[in-house]
Amino acid sequence: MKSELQVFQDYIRLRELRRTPERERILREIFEIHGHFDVDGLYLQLKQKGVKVSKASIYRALPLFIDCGLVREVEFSQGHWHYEHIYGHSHHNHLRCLSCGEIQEFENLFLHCLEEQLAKEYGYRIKSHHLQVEGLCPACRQREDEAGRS
Amino acid sequence: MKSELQVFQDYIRLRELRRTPERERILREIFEIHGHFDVDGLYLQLKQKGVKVSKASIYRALPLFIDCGLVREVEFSQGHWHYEHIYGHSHHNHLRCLSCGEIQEFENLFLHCLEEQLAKEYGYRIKSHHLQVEGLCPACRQREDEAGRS
DNA sequence: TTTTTATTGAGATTCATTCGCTATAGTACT
DNA sequence: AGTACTATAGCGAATGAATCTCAATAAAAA
Ligand SMILES: [Mn+2]
Ligand SMILES: [Mn+2]
Ligand SMILES: [Zn+2]
Ligand SMILES: [Zn+2]
Repeated sequence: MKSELQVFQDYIRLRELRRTPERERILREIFEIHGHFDVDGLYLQLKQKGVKVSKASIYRALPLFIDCGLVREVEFSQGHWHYEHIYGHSHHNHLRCLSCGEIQEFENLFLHCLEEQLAKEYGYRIKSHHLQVEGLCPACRQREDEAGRS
Repeated sequence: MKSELQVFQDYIRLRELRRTPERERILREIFEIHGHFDVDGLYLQLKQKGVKVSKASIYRALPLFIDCGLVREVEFSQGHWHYEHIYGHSHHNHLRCLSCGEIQEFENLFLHCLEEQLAKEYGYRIKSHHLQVEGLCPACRQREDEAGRS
């Protein structure tokens, strides 16, 4: 399997763009982040490490990473986008706790069938799906129950 | 079944807010819109009818309608939110054409099972889910095929 | 090297959304 | 009806994420 850097370099060559240290540094940082991130968090994390990249460069690099399948937009919340790297991970969806924000990832063997069914029923050629489930995690569920009882 | 106006009035009383002609006019307009809408479109539609409400009032009213289950956010795209009224409609998800933007609504008998499975597996109390499927509609699919052949 | 031109950083700009202010108008209680 | 209380409306200003501008820089190709 190609490294994410290799994937990006191939993409850069294909699109006749240029390899730059900024883009590759941002990419490396993204693949060091465990979990979801936003532009501001990524920027601050780089800044703390003494890496000098501008927010504009991050905003300009993200669409490239997304375009070549390394990163995806996860959700728009708190007024801005949140992302995650996906290269090397199996496709998954998110179960989010409405109370504490904890995110549980899960895989769905079934949604493939749904896609096929939709393709047949409506004549669409399905490209992707995005499922987000929300609820209360075990801890917050318990807390809610106790609050309700009193 | 209560009317959407009645639902809203009950909610207003419960939360000890005030009935105002603006809020009720905005609500009425929303339930006259077939399909999805955004704040700007709603505002212009009201303006064209000679109704004088400010955008700020729309922005302030929407969270109330969402809170009492009359309206929901559909998706964030093109830099802003899109909404739809849901009261009186069965729960549905969206199949969107990536090329022309056409939206096909569909119901999912199955996702209930998925919710139960997730509840069991992770101990979550599921509150809602949001599934968005993307692809090419029949017309755009055909157009893509023809372009590829030539 | 030299040339070409994509990319960068910093600041300006855009645009959706929110906020602050004051006048107004719902609501409740005489 | 009249009065008091205060939530809400409208307006313009403020906010903040994302994009754009532009001069300086540095990849890539020759
Ligand atoms: Mn994830
Ligand atoms: Mn819909
Ligand atoms: Zn939780
Ligand atoms: Zn289409």
